[in-house]
Amino acid sequence: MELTEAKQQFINSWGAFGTQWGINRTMAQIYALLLVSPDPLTQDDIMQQLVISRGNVNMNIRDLIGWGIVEKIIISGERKEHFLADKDIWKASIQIIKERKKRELDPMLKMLGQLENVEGDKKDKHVKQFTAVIKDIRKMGTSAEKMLDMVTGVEGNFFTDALIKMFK
Amino acid sequence: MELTEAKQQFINSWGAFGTQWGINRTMAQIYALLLVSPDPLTQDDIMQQLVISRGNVNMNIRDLIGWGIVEKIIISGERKEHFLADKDIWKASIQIIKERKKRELDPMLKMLGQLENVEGDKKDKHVKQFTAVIKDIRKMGTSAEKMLDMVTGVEGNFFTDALIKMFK
DNA sequence: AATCCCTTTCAATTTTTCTTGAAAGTCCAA
DNA sequence: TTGGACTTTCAAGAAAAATTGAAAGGGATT
Repeated sequence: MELTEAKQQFINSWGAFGTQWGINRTMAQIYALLLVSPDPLTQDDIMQQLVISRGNVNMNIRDLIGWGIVEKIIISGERKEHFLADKDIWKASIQIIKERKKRELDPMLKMLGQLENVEGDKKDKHVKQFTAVIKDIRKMGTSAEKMLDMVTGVEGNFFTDALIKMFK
Repeated sequence: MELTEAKQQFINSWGAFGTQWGINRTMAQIYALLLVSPDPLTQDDIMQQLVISRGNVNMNIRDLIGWGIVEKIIISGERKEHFLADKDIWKASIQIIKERKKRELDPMLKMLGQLENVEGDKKDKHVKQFTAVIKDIRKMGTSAEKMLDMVTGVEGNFFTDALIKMFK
C-alpha cells in the first residue's frame, strides 16, 4: 500500500474508533496525523491535510494539549506555532488513562459517595437494593482507582514492572 | 436523601457518564434503573419511570441484552416481558470489557495489521515514522488483548486471583 | 502607532445521533 | 380466524454535538 493511502486510512479509522470512545472524531484524527508525522506541524498543515477549518483545528489542538499528549513547539525563526505528538505510545496511553481517571472516575466516586446514605426503611427491598448497588459500584470504582494509580504511578513498583515485563 | 431523589440522581449521573464513554444516554439510564430495581421491570415500567417512548425503550433494552448485561425474564402467568439486570457488578464489568474488546480492539488490530507494510523508500523519514507508529500501537494493542483475555478469562488463573485479592 | 502575521473565539450552520409514535408484526386464546 | 395484548420497526422530527468562517485579539516589526 502507498504511504499516502495508508496514512489516510489510519487517520480515518482512528477517527472512527475515537467516536466509539466518546472522543471527538476530528480530535482523534488530528492526533493520528501528528503521530505519523515525523516533524511538528502547523495549524495550516493540519487544516490542509485534514480539510477542516482553522477554528476546528485550533480548538481540538488545544484540547489535545490539555490531555497532555501533544505539545506546542516553538521553532526559532518561525512565527507559526508547531505541534508535535509524543511518539511514545506507552507513555501517551498512561497519560490518557490518568486524565480519564481524573475527569470521570473521580467525579463518579464523589457522586456515589453522596448517594451512600438513603433515608427510609432499611428493610424495604428498594432501599436495600439501591444501597447495595451503590456500595458495590463504589467498591469496584475504588478498586479501579487503586489499580490505575498503581499502573500510572511515577514510581516503578514491582507490580507495574511485572506487568510491563509480562505484556510489553 | 430520599430514595426517589437518590435514584433519580443516580440514573441521571449514570446517563451522563455513559455519554462520556460513547454510550447512548438512554441506554445507560435504563441500565441504571434496572440495577437499582429489585424486581424485573416491563417496558411500560421503564417508559413511565424514565419518561421515554416505547420504541426507545425497546431498542435500548435490546442493545443491553446484546451486551449481555440484562436478561429477559418470563414470568409465568404474565403476558408482558420483564427485564432484569445482573446485580453482580464485577461480572457485568467483565462482560462489558469482553464486548468492547470484541467490538473495538479486535477490529483495530485487524486494521493495523493491514497497514503494516507500506511500499516506499525505507529510508524516508515519513515511511519510517509511519511504520514505527503502526508497529508500536499494534504491539500495545496485542498486549492489551492478552491482558484482557487473562482478566476476563473463565478459568481463574493465578494472575486474576492475585488481582482480585489485591483490589476487590 | 500602524501594519502584518498569526491565534483565538463564538454565533450561526451543518452534521450526526437520538427519540418518537404510528404502523406493522407476532403470538396466543377463544 | 379473529381479536386482543404485546413487541418490533423505521421514517420523520428533535436534540445534541461538531464545524465553519469571519471578526476580534495579540504581539512583534517597521
